[in-house]
Amino acid sequence: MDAYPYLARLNPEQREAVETLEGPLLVLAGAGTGKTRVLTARFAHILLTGRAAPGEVLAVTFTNKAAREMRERVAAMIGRPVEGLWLGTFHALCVRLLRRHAERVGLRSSFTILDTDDQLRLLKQVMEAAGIDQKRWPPQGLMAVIQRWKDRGLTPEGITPAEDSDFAPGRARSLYADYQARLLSLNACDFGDLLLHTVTLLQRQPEVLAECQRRFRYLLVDEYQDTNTVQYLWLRLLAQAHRNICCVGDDDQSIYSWRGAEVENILRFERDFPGARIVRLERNYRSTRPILAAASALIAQNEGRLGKTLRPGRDDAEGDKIEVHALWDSEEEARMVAGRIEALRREGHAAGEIAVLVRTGAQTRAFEERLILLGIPYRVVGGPRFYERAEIRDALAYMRLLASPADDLAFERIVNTPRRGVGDGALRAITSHARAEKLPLSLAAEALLGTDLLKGRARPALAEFFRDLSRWRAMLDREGHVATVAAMLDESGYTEMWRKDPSPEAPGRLDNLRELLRAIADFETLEGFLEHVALVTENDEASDGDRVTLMTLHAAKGLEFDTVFLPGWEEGLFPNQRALDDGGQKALEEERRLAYVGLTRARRRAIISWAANRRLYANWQAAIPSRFLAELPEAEVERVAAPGLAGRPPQDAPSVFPAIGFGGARRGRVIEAGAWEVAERPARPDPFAVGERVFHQKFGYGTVRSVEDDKLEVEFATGLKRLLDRFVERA
DNA sequence: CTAATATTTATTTTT
DNA sequence: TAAATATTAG
Repeated sequence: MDAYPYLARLNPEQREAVETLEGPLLVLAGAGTGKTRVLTARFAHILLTGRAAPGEVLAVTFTNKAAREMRERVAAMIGRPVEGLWLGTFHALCVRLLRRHAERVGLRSSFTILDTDDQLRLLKQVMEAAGIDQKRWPPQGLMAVIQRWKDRGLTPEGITPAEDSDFAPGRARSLYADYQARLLSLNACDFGDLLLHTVTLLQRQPEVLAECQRRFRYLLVDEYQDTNTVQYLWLRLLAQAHRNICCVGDDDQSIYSWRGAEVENILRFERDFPGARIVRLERNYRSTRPILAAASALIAQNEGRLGKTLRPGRDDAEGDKIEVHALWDSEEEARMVAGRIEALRREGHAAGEIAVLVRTGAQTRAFEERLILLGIPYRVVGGPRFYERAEIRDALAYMRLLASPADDLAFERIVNTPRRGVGDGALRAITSHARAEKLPLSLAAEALLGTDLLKGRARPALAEFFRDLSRWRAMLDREGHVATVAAMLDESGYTEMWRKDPSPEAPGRLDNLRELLRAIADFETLEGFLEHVALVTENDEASDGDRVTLMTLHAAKGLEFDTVFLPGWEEGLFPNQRALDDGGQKALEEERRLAYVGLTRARRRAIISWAANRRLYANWQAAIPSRFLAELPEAEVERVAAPGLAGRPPQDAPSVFPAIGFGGARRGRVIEAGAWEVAERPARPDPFAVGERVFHQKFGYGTVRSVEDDKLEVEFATGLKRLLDRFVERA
């Protein structure tokens, strides 16, 4: 017993999850119930009880961050760094397997991994060659279709004509086949291929499968609710023989179905692995009782759950009720949130323990403005990722071309960046020569130097470019990759291009390039670095300093804060109308899970709000409160009365939002926050009738189209709006 | 080939 | 509104 001190720190359910080592096990881990602790303890337990060597356990996560954390925590439990672990993301593990057996799926072991840009460029070429009208059929659409197929583990041969997409009807399948052929000829994979090829490999090569099954005696899977079909197939193949598979997940936190994740995987675990043990972790050590009660009541509205109930696991679980604020408009909402944050800080709460979680990225802006005004430090998580920035991709393309002259996509990307006078014309000549001679583009271009097929500035420019390239290649051996890359970016004129750029982002881009050079230094070889960046696309936000965090609900999964603000709970925004439009009831349930994830991020305080008017793009949009607000249990909620609920803005207040159509909405609001302190909502004694004329502060005059309780649909000059009756008066 | 101008379109994005 | 993309004029 003392040999395994970590077991003593677990509750009975957690302990069962850690000690049930043989046979299939599904751990349903509610939010905040110690999932990571269980996973790492189990990993350590397998090793410390001597059941398997480090290299015989396969542990899969979704993010690099999760993999890193698990690695560190396992090492800490074991007391030393562990070598030879197969612990990583699905993609990283698949690359590792695939490099070993690349020839068996038609690749060479040195295959490159394409980013989204390259993928799209390639797809455009394929569509061009097939004569598809790219205006009518956007390449992005085909990319999505192919990705979905790959998520489902379907190769081009696996798709029956009936399953063909309605993209360019009847042709998507053959375009997919063309695209795959192009990838193979380039010795390249896209992200989906990493999984798809690995599954194909295991399906078609019994001896490889047998070898893997023999090697990986124990499987550990994190965030199982987020697995897609290929990932599921991969796991099932590997687990088939010994059945020692442990999946940890929470069906209530499945919020990535639109990325191909199949909650059904978790729901059918028992069917796939008969006799599977199921352990539920329901004791929540994170949040107060009111927060748990509210989150539970909300998620209980979903059907088809495996069923879990969060129970408070800590002694000090009592806490404040959840606040629900109704505000007149989104600006006032931002003021309320920023004001509350300021007050919290005055009371001594750290900014780093406060988060504002929104449904869409664009919402953060209003909060940023207010926080800047009040001088409150914040950070926005999300946005363009480091390795997706144009300057970084360009620099990487330079490196790729340096490392492999056959990298056509890299060549295309940078031959004319910075501008060298190598345009469409020159590129067309190069492409046709390459096709005729079956050469990579860069070699074809070099061959054309001696001909008169290259016109204008293109020829001398290319000649110089190739001279430089061979010089840099020579330099790589002598002086190492760091110095060479630095020289290459300078001498090619690439850094100069940004230095001369007058746009405000340019200095930041130069900073990013310097940052990139620093990152290269951490790797022994250029190839090693390129492999790393292909797989690590995450935003490693420097969590430096004490800052309020602004981010989307999706980005918040797995995190926790003392205080969480949840603004924008309005029909249309949250639940999101677009999601509802193409997902129906299922999408609504996923939106609800998103709300559940948001609420359960809070340790002590959750402050929800909605605004009756929100600026969307150019104009104001009326809104009614999110249906999720009605699903919260009254006993745990404090409805902070709000402006609108008083009836309408005070009569003496200046007309704040002139009707649109008379010169557009003007800014410059005069109403003070708190000017409309409010009481309970008085029941409207005389409901509006359909067809009645009404007046609204922002939209002017309109006609009532439908009435449901206190919710109206009103036809204004600017269109049909849904809003609450208290915001309009009889005209 | 490049730069200026018009048009379009706005969820979520672990790898 | 504002950013990204497509078109067109130089």
